[in-house]
Amino acid sequence: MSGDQPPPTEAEWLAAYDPHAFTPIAVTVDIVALTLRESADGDTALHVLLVQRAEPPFQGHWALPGGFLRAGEEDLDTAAARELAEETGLHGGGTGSDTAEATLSRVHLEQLGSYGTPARDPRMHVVSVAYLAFAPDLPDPQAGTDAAAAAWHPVAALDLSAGSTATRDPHAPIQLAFDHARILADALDRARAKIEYSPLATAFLGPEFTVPELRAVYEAVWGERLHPGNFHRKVLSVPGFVEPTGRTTDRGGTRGGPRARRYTAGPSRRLHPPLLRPSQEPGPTPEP
Amino acid sequence: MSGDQPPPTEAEWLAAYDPHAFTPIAVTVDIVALTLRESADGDTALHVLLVQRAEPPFQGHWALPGGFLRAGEEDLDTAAARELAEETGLHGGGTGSDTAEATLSRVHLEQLGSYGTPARDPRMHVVSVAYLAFAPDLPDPQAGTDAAAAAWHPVAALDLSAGSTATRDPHAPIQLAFDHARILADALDRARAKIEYSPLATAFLGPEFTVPELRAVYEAVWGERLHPGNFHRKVLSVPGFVEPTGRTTDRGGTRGGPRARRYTAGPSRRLHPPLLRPSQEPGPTPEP
DNA sequence: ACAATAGTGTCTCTGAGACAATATTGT
DNA sequence: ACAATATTGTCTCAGAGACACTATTGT
Repeated sequence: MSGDQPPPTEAEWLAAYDPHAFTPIAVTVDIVALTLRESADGDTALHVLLVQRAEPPFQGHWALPGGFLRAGEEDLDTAAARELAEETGLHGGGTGSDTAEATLSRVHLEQLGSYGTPARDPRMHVVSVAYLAFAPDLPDPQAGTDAAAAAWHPVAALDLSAGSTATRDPHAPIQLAFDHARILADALDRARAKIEYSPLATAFLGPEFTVPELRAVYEAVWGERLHPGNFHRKVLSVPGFVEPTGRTTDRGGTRGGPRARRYTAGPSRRLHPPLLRPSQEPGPTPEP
Repeated sequence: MSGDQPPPTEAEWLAAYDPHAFTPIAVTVDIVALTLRESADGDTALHVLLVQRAEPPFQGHWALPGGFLRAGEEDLDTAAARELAEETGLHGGGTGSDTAEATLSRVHLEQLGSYGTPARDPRMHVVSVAYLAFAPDLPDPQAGTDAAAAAWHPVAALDLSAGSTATRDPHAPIQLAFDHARILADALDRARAKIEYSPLATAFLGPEFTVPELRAVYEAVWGERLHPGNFHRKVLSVPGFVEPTGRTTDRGGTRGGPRARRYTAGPSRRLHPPLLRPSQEPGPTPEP
């Protein structure tokens, strides 16, 4: 009745019953798929799956894999899993390699957030729902029909400054399309925080792994060296994080050392206590 | 070229250039606005802002406030702030009461997640981007043109079971529309975790508050009694969490006690160390 | 006077981190 | 033989929680 607010709200609701009448918005799903691979310098480094755009806008630029949500057909999670399977060439319910299926089923996939600035795509208003994936070392992807190429890129070689002209690293010249640098930066923040309180670091590894391999995951994601002894004891002290298999590796490390015990991921979905990263500066404002 | 994947991906991209050609998807923004209010039994309890639907589907049911994203005009964050201002009657840039403006500017608003199951709205495929708001005690809202009523509801009086037939509390008969029970449950999880590591519990209070008031926020959100002495010392030990004003309350508590010191929110955006809630069961799987 | 509450002090226990030590393996 | 690494042990310190205590205020 006596509303002091403008009436267009009612018109909008009416428009919902004639879906073609209003200005359309597209919904896409983009994937930030992270994995650990051998980098050029020999170290294992964090890599992200990218596709090279074959058409404008941003033709030739690298972008996050993704695609349109199929209207009326699929859930957001389903669309994300489908896109990831298509881009990695690992079809979850397909024929052929059991290895690919088993590997894909071990991939962790979770929603990251949505991005809907009107100008983020010059063609139309596109709302993108971003997903974050933790994957074990997968084979090189094959480019789809809409991409000129698809490959794993070390995240250290990408420019994440995303408009903030401050930190422009000359050694990270690769500019991502759209606002994907921002999305990737958010994904890395989430990943770094997630492995503190969840056992998802094991999603980067195979079904069986050693404590030193798990430590390499944390070191790659956090970008810091961890104390081997303390890390080892801490991981084993968290109930349900890892479970011993009784087996060991076939041989020691490439540079010597005893064989390491092999573990599998435990049933816990939450680490108590958590594995906090060292770089959490305590005092941000020390008075002079 | 030699792609072994089906070509519909290309067709989808072509469709993007003719936006009206494909099956449309609507994008809405829904708000989970939480605040602390005096409950019926006298205790302060967590409340959520709900609107009663005036039209089908779910006519007469209570639902989260929200509305359509204005295509080509606004960002997701902007749309969320607009919806919140409309539903609470607090217009950020309007004329009149400075109090309403100042209060609304103190509201914390963050993206919660997106929900896009095709069948969640019977009219069409709707992707909803949910937002979480922490608000100080606001006046009762006024119903918009599309709602029969708008009010703050104690979350304890709502049915959050959302299909999982397990915990159906007979004293919580209010059923929310659509999948809003699920969204609210996710929002509560987020809120409970968020105040552990961020100073956002202060967003539920006015610009000046006491430590016991802050403790009441934590007790209401977590649903647990906290030790007054330990809580007090812990809050003051976190650098940048609260800052003393030198002032105290005008009088003691309603049932006696000395006057409490007043504080303002400090500059820290992250609590080091965090205020962990007590109910974190360590061993979920004790073997028999 | 009495009860309730704000704020502080003290003690204990757990866990993180620095450091050391030992055993095992590749080169 | 030597270096590198896996794993365990020891010590110290910070922080959480239980408990006790004092001071201040409303009824």
